[in-house]
Amino acid sequence: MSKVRVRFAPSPTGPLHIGGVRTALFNYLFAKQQGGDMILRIEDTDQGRFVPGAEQYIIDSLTWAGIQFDEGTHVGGPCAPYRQSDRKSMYRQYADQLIDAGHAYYAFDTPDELEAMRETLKAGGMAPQYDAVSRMNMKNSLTLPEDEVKRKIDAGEPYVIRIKLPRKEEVRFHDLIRGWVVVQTSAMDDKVLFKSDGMPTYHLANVVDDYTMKITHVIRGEEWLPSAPLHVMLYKFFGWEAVMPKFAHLPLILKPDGNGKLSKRDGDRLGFPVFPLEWKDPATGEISSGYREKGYEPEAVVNMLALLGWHTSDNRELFSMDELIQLFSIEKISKNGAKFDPEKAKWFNHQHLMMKDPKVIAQEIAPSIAEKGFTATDDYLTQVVQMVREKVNFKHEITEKSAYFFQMPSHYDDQAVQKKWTAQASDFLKTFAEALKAHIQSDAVTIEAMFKHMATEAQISPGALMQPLRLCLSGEAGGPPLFELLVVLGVEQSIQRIQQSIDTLSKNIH
RNA sequence: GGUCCGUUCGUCUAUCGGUUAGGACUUCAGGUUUUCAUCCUGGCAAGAGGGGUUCGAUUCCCCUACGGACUACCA
Repeated sequence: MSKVRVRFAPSPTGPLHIGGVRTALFNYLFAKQQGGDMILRIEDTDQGRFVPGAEQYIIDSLTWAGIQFDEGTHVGGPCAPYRQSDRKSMYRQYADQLIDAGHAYYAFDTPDELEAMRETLKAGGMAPQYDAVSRMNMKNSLTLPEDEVKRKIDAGEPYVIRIKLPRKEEVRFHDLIRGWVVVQTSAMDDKVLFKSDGMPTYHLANVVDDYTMKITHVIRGEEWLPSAPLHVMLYKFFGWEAVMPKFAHLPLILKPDGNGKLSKRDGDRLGFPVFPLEWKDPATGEISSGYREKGYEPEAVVNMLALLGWHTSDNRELFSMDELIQLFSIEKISKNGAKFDPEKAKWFNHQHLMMKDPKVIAQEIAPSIAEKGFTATDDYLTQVVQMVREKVNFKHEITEKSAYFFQMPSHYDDQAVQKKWTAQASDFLKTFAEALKAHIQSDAVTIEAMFKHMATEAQISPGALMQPLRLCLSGEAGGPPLFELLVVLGVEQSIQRIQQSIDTLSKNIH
């Protein structure tokens, strides 16, 4: 049993879609579980679609997500180079090998001629394919005399190399997710393997690279399923059947509403990111939002993505990367496409925020706290995080909702004041503040007991007093447990706040 | 149009022929928190349709319908 080797092979044609991240993730989980290698190969054989910065974006995105590579353009490796444009010189010999064996041929047809052929076939009710039948009416080395083919090539006329598929043959292969897939070659066409610009097409480069890089498992999106039979034919023609990788075609991620594949537009329309990182289109300057910038934890994104099309039998939904690596199995991947659910994505984020070390969160939000002009020790910020995080989905909301931890309330919740602030409460709190002075070092439980004892003595229901106290401390109607808040703020600070609030609010007593 | 793939609550899904078809998100109702959120309890909610095979089908097979992907000298 040879060592498992998988690859993630994106094209640098723009920002990496969240579906691409999931494909990379599944490859990674499988590889790590099997003790295998994960390879990043950049498939940039289409020079016309190359987008500057896209490759770096892909690397940055996957790094952010915690997906690590053993080999790739950015880390090197024994099969270098890992960028197809850098491997350009090695593909031609394989195309020639196919021609010599009679499995491929030269074709000289112009785009107009190809278009005309397809139109004619379509008009006749036939599939518009360049296949075993229609190729006999085209300009290629199967129909042209040998000397004319040679003359054209020598004269530098543009040509492509096409695979020569048998007219009627059954191609079958086993997909790890879908089982046996069977296609007739009569339904396939003679795909171009080598383009007139000297570059291989995806099909050739992909198969040659997977072979030379000793890839054992090809895990990719379902959009590749229709071309898998072509790839199988190539392995066969090359005589590489014995080492042909196993295939696993992943179900697609669908848009949340309606039908169809999740696209960039859906994110804009429904207000959630479709890309892992923010992306600025170098051509148009248009900015697309990213999960990172929206405040998602990478662990949550990974968890959410893993559960889109994969599930364990025990209904568990929360996993760390290490747990996913341990539990992952290709057999448990579902066959049908999964609609993306932005609401559940938020839920995953909340869950991971709750699982995360509050000290780390504190460190991460420290800059945004400082930006607001607040200062706080690490310990204090950590306490704030612990008190506030359960109320939010994203950590930036902790910063947004915690101003009163760092400054006296400058505004009081109108409704709560109207409803709860009374002369009686004001008087009570004045006394309470005095009593607090003897409790500078006390804990929340002690202070709460004291508070309730005083309320009983004053013959006032604690319920009528707690809301006013909260108003004094935070200016808000809701928040963390009251006496814990008081202690975290500090007893002395709390006394000050109570006194200030009484001054401010008592003007408004009705 | 053709080829291929798919079809369990609104959504993600569990079920390896026998279950009151389970869980999670969403939503609703209670409870806890004398606040909000969390949390707990409970409710609503599903096997596309039709044929087979079988003592018995969500599960296996076929047809139909619907959905999706692909159908470039793009990947």
